[in-house]
Amino acid sequence: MRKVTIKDVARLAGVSASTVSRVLAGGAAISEDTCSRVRDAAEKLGYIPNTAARSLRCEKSRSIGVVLPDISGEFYSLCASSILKYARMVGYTVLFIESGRELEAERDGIRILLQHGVDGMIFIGGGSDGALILEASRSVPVMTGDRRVDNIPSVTFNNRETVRRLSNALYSAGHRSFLYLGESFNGFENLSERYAGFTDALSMKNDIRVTTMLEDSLHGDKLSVSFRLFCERIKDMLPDAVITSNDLIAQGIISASYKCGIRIPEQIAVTGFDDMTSSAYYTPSVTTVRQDADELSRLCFNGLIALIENKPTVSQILKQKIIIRDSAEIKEGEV
Amino acid sequence: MRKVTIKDVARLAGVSASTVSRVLAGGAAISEDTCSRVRDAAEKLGYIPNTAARSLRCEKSRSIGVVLPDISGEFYSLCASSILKYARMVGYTVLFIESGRELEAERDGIRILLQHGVDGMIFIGGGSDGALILEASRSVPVMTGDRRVDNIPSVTFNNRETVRRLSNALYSAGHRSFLYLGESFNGFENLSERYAGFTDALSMKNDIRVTTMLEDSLHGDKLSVSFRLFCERIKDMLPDAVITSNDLIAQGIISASYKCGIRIPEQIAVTGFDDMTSSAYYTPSVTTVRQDADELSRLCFNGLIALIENKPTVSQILKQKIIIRDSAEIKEGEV
DNA sequence: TATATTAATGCAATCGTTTGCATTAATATA
DNA sequence: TATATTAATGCAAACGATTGCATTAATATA
Repeated sequence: MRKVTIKDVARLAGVSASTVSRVLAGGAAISEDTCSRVRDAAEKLGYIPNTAARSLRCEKSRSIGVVLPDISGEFYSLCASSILKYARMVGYTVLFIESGRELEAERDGIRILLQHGVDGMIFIGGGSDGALILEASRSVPVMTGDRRVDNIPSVTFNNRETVRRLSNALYSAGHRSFLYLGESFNGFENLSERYAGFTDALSMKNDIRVTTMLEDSLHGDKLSVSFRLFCERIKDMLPDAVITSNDLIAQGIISASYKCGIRIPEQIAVTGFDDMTSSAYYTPSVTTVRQDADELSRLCFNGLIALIENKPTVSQILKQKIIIRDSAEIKEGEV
Repeated sequence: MRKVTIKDVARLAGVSASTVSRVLAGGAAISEDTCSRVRDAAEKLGYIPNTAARSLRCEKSRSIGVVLPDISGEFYSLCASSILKYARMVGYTVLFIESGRELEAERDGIRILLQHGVDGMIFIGGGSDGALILEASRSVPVMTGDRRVDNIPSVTFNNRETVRRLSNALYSAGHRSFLYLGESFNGFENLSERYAGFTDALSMKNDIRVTTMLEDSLHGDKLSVSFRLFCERIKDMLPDAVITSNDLIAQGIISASYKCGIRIPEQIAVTGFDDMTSSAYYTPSVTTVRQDADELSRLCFNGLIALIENKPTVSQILKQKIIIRDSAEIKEGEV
């Protein structure tokens, strides 16, 4: 059962390989009769063109590489799914690389992508070395999503503005003792932007108390860590509003409060980030910020394809949406 | 800035392309001197071998295809991540196909994988046509994970036994009015197995009441649907134990009960399936069943590689683990 | 010293497509 | 009818790597 090649099809159809190629590609001047003979032959033999040969000859692979910190994170997995969807629509394949937020893994990953001759790359999420991305962009078109690198077209969210609005809304709702609890930035620009929005809103106010905790350990298993953090330390400082950089952290806090007998939102308002599926059904449901992963992915993908086809692509900023639920009762309109 | 090829390296090192190839592949008899000259040249030019050319010549791509229903599902995304990890360890790349539980998408996906000349395929999760898998296995080695197809080596879980034990434990804990709420099977063997375990345990008992609801609509947005289902219908029939086929369904029920003023676990015990991250921190935390996605992935991947290398691979069954939490207070030991 | 063996390297074919150019046959134009 | 034009197809050369075989030089054996 040998692999059937274009020559086999050609032989059966009684034409040359070139003709088969042209028929299957379409758009060339081929007689009606030949066309159908070739198609029949290809059909009958179950001919499947060999991508490796095609890539080699055309010096285009119709594939792209996507680098993300961790494909099992809810947000990233949604991006992965969306990119697969959009890629399939135009006949592209996708190679995923997990950087694991580690420089070495990312460097290897990029090298693998280049070996495979991807036509372009998308870098989603931060944490990695911008220099690496910049370097990759000298071999191949590059877009970034949810992070920025100089001179690379990107699709990002308005993190800073959103958290500013959120913080102001909490202030308007009467909260005066704030805690910001989030992952340490580690080069994640979106995280530092969120925090910047927090200070934007509150640093000029003088009738409030503000505490900040940025924890490395929150990068991993956020739920259990935030749970522990809260139990160990936060109940002493008793904030009346906690802004977190992640729904899992928020959920951890809610869960911990429940164990401690602290009522949410009556005693403490808690907000998250990401609008994870479970957040809508948590008890209490989590007030959070929604980022449209599908839209991010669509714009990144289409932008990259444009670049690949030598069309221009501009950076875009997507608006996040504050989802008001039970864990923090705010009125957005007031801000 | 043209792409640098093996010939460029050869020229710079003053040897033939064959020699460069052999040096870089290793294991051939090459003089120490030549070796280092070649390596230096490759390094200096930033030579990256072209995978397409290599695949074409070797008729092996060192890549595999993975077909799963939906890469953004928590369990599947964990599998994806694990497979990427194990593949990278041995220099394989992975192409993911989302079947979306649709026959046509799956057929297309398999065709794309064959075009790309993957050396093998892993099918994870059910829903699709076994015939398609069987057919694929005639072109290329195939493993299945969390689903079975005749004559294809597989890695599965002991769903039936687990749910039998779970049901018995609930019975032992005094529950007498059972509801089984799950997705309709739709060819998902793991789902029908779970239900089979349920009937195994309870069909012979005569002092109990049993209701079954298998809903198509639960395949999509489980949380909101199970929430609605519960609100509309289940509170009338008032079971004292609900076994679900999914943590999201369980969470939906818990959330709905809370709104209705029904206390869990006091009035109704609820169990889930999958041990999603959020389940440990739900209120109340969800008693559920854990399936080791990483172990499944590891065995599937290693099994597939063995097949690719013409070594034998046997099917395996992994044990699930019942995680006892607050939403259903049972003692496992009693069963 | 002549011969056999081994080590190090090069030559050239091959993998399956695509595509510029040449060729042929058919048709239109003068 | 001779010539120009067009349509349909084939030829053959790439694309970049690998590898069986041939070649050469160096060393070992008799």
